Amino acid sequence: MIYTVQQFAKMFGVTEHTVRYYTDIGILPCLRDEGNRRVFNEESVNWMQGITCLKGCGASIDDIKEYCRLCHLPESEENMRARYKIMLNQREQAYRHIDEAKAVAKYMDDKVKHYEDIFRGKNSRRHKSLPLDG
Amino acid sequence: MIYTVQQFAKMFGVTEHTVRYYTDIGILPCLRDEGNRRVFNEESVNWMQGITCLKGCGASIDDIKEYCRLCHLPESEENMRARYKIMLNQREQAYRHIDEAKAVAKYMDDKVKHYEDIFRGKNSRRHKSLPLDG
DNA sequence: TAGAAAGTTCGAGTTACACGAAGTCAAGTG
DNA sequence: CACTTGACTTCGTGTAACTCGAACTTTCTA
Repeated sequence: MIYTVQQFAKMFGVTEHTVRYYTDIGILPCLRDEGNRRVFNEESVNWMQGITCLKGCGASIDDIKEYCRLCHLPESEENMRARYKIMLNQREQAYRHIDEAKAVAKYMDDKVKHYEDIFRGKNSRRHKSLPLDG
Repeated sequence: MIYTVQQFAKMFGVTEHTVRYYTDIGILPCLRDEGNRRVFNEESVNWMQGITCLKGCGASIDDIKEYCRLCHLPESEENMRARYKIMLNQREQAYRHIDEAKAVAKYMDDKVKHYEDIFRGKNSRRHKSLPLDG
């Protein structure tokens, strides 16, 4: 399967600008057709998945560049260890994000319930003061 | 309890710059002492918690400004409904974030295992091709 | 063959801070 | 009392990662 910029962007829910940006800075591989247009294949898809996940972990573009650089070097023991270490760290961030997101969701649940109590005429503020309600 | 900028920033794990920025754009309330220095109290703490969570949901500064604006208006039925709606939407984002973070964590788990297999001499690439490994 | 659609590069704009400069002010030290 | 220290102030520029628009070229479709 091969894809145009447009198809590829839609596939990952990002703008075409972003896709071009990633290819320009060298973290997303693509081929070119006779008219110099970007062409994306399965390899591009795999890399884009990786980029998306690393970004999801909180990695910066520079972090991702560094990982890409390592992936293009010969696969020495040292190199693989370096890649592994990056992935370990990023995985840790991912788990941290789950916890943070859960805490945020809990807070929002409380807020939502607070408003629903008010609409029900309970006026819970008399019992418990919650932030951000005026 | 009252806090200086420094104490308050440390409390929430942000820089003093960020705290000042929030007060300057009017989303974080604070008092001033005789020397015109910012003084934070429990109300500030509550607002900062709310801001942190809204940001965690993905709300922009402008979104937060809008919510703050509503909180400073008289508490009409309409106003409360508007605030409620914002919180409902943001809660949805929070739950979406949990799912996304879980998916990312799973991907990273696979990558980490992939590398561990290689170190163990399995060379799993012969069986399964994973992205971002060169 | 004309015109729309989709692509190209390039450069400026945006968000949410991050940081440094220059100055104020109160407390502690010699 | 002068001086340093340190935390604070405002103001203004810098940064990351896009985001958008302009101006142009190429390819597809009627």
